[in-house]
Amino acid sequence: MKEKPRTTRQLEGYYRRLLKAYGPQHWWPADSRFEIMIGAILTQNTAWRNVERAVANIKREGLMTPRALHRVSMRQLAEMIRPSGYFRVKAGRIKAFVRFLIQQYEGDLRRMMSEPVGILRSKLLSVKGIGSETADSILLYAGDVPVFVIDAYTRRVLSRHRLIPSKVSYDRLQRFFMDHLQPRAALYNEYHALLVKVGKEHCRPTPACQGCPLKVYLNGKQPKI
DNA sequence: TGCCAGGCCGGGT
DNA sequence: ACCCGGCATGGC
Repeated sequence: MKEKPRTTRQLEGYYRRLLKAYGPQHWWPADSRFEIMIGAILTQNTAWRNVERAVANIKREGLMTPRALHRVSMRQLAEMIRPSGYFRVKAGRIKAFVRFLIQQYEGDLRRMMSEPVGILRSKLLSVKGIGSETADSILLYAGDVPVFVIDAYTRRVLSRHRLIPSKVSYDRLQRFFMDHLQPRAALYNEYHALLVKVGKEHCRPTPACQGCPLKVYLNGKQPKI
């Protein structure tokens, strides 16, 4: 048995500490896989509280299905999701996504998730308004596919701790995690949610390191990735 | 009052 | 390959 690389031990240490401090985060909070996908679009650069209002508005009208959102007018959709911000842009993105679902998979999420992951990911990225993070959130949180989701918090936490340089592309940072961790959806799910949690609590633009469960890891080393 | 939040696109270097 | 302006609401 060969020893684990240092980076793997480091990343596992971060995870262990975060899980001990905060416990399971139970992501993604939603009533259905489709709701997760819509939430992934709505939460782009937006506080989750505002997304919850938009989601609630859609569900109150009984429209949280691919076909219902395909039928509804742009005007009504935009009005329902107004609280989540960028509401005209996001209405167009949701429209593009449900059109994609219906044209490619007849609106059947099971058909979508039966595609090979690489193919599906690039198809999602070809939908206007779905970028890397949104595509991977859909794959991981709605589809249980083991892809690691990168976001602003992930970058901030890791670069503050000098685990990564401050400027790294999404794909390289994603590979950094996936090259050093077992490909398990439950692990990636919890890890990303925990990074968001510690980011909100401590790794804000103005750092609040007092009481941060990761404080012990701060050091001057900067591994190449 | 201003800054921030679970990004992405299009156009320009 | 980056870098930038635009998109918008609600909380602190």
